[in-house]
Amino acid sequence: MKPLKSVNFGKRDKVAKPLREQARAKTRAKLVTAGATEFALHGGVQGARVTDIAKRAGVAAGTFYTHFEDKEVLFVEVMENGTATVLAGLKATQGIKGDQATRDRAAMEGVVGFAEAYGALFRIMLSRGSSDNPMQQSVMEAIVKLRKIELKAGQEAGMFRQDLNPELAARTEVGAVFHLLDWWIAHPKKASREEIISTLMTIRRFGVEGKE
Amino acid sequence: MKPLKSVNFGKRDKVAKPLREQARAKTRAKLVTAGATEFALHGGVQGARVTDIAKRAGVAAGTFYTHFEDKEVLFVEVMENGTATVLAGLKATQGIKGDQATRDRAAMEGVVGFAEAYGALFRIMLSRGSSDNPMQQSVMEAIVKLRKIELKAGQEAGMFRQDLNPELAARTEVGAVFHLLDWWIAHPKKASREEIISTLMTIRRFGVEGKE
Amino acid sequence: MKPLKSVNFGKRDKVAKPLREQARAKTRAKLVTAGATEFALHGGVQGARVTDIAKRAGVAAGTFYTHFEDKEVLFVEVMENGTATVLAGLKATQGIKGDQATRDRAAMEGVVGFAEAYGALFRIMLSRGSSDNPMQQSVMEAIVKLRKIELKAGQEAGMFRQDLNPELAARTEVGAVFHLLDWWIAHPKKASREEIISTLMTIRRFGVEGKE
Amino acid sequence: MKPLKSVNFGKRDKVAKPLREQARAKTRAKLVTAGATEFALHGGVQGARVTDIAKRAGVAAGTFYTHFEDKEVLFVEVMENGTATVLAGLKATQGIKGDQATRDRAAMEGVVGFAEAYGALFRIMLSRGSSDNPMQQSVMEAIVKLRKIELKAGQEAGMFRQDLNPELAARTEVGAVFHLLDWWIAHPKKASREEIISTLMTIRRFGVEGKE
DNA sequence: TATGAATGAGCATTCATTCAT
DNA sequence: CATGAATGAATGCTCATTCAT
Repeated sequence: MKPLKSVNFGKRDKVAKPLREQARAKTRAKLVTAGATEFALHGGVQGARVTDIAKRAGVAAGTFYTHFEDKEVLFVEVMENGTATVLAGLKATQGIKGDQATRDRAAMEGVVGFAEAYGALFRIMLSRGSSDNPMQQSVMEAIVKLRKIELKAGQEAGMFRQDLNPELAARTEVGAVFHLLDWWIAHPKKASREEIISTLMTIRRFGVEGKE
Repeated sequence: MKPLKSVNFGKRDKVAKPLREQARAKTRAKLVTAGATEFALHGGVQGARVTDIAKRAGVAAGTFYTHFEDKEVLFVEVMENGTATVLAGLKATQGIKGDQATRDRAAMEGVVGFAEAYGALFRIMLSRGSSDNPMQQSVMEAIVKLRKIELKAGQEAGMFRQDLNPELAARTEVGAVFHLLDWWIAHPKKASREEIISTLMTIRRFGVEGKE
Repeated sequence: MKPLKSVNFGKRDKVAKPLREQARAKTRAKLVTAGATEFALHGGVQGARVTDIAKRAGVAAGTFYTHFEDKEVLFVEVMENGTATVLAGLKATQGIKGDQATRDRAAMEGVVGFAEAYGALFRIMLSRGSSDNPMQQSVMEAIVKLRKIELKAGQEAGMFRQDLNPELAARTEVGAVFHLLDWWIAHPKKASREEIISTLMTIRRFGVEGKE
Repeated sequence: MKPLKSVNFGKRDKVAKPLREQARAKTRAKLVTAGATEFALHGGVQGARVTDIAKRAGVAAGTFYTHFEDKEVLFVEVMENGTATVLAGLKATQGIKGDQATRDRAAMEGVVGFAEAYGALFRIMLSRGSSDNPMQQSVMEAIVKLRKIELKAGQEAGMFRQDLNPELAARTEVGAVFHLLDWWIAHPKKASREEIISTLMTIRRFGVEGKE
């Protein structure tokens, strides 16, 4: 086998390119990460400086522009990355077997885990931005859509109240979950992970003012 | 003509000043309104331009600085104005007599009314901003505090579930309400005022997945 | 008369505004002049720096942008100024009475005078620029058009050769005149003003290889 | 295999190098051509981008710098190539036997042919550039020099007018010819090749305002 | 030697803020 | 006080050039 591999007589090794590409991809990844951090730190695209992103990524300012057309494009990429991750996580929890409570908990743990992992970026990804930034809305929308389907199914199965519009309920719930998480990320010591999860679960099932 | 003007026997001075002050106050008010609009339009302080605010207020750019030290100061004022208004509204609903449902509805109508009245500004006032803008948090905090007290009282009175941390529950609920309203303001045709209010009330009392 | 002037009782003098406007116009004029110089020095828009133009005009860089949208716009203005001046000069010479030689000389003196007055700017105004700068062509075109009409008239009057296409002849002549002047501006000591004028006149009437 | 490769008894080395050199020369040539095109497209050195030149030549940006010290050097080479070509053409026409008209026509056809062949590059080569680009002047200078000698000879032979300074006349004529050609290249449909040539010849011999 | 990713100085442009009128 | 022209620091982006592979 080894001999077989070496049967390329001096021809430029096809591995040479991948190496460069790998390095390039690494630089790009560093920029994406740095971008996410800076965007998070400044609350969006506006306040973040390209030079800071480059500096944080450990590259020259010009390098930024060999990877992204402009600041906005990096922002979109950062958002898309995040969106994909959340959605993948949520979809994974949907496959879980078990009773309602089990699945609810799985879903909540997924979202909480994501919030923990993404930290400040989470805030941006889910913040209600100015209307001219449709990008920022996509994550929220995707999650709402997912949850809306679940709620509808639950209603049709006779498990949930019939008097709630699934769309409105989904939005309300998403707002509730993300707002609590948003606060928790900023003040992680004010509540334990478990408290957060159980609060969300309880409210989801019984409301804030429900009786025991 | 000149004589006519001087026909103010000592009194006029006392009137003159207030007149000037009134004019000045009017300009200031115009700037606050214009600022609110521009901040709303651009999603915060960052994107809004002082010249645009001045233009919208119908004054010269320099005039801005005879009223406010800088952009940030206007923003604070805008936020404070909003906060005061919401809180006043909420407090008013607290005094209302009646059963739980009646008071709940009154509170919700208050918030919805505020959202309708303040439009885009509402988004900013309640948006989870970057951590370096403590101003933006104050409204939310004030409301959470208010609601936390109510929930605590409700628990102590044995009216609500005991297994909810009032602080966490309050935050969750506030997130839910404001997120739905935020969406509704942007898409007012997607739901009627009544649907919004009843959705919020139902969820507050029975949760999203509650059974009938 | 003086009293008449002072009959505006404290009302803000209507001259106040014009004063500011005058100052502003002066700044603008300085920028136009500075721009002309810098464009001339660098052979067009490309090489000239906005900061240099501002510096030469004795204002801050930002001031530039309170007067012109961008570099290109100033360039257009500079060109238009020049074009208007040349054309005015040429048209003036057309009204001159006298025989062919007298009028020819008047026209030539006009152009030569313009070249002397505008110096390096002249080069740019008449340089065949890259095709993407239609601005630079307009002067030349305007002059060609003017001369074409004259030539046509001369032919119809039986004064000039009939076997020349007026358009082509006009272009050729304009190229001849401006190229010589272009060279002369760069090397003013190589020929006297009179030599330049008489050379141009002679060639116009007898060609380069004409016999005596 | 290895043996086969070494079956070049001393001779191969001499062949190998030339082959490499040929390839290198070919790349260099491609760069010169690409450079000419890009310079022409952008009206000089300033606007043309090294990366575009490399791209057009089908090589990497870095390759450019293994052939030329910098952009300016390529520009010089492009200009020199062009200059050499024009001068060779002109000199060829000088050797032609025949009467004045025959030789005139030959010369004109040479220049027109050059203009046709070189297209946009022609503009740059002959454009009156900014004074800081002495390179751009050389072609013109060389041609003027050549023509000046011819005119002087013609005067001495009593064939041409004596009252023209050969230097000034040469410059004027060169300006005339090149300006008309410059225009023609940009608007080839406005006149036939023959019209261009005969216009130039007529004007050279009789002037623009000459009588028949 | 060719490659193309990375570099960073350079430049255009914006916008909060100042200040003479 | 109001005005709006002027300011200049800040920042996004470009592109000639370098250099490790």
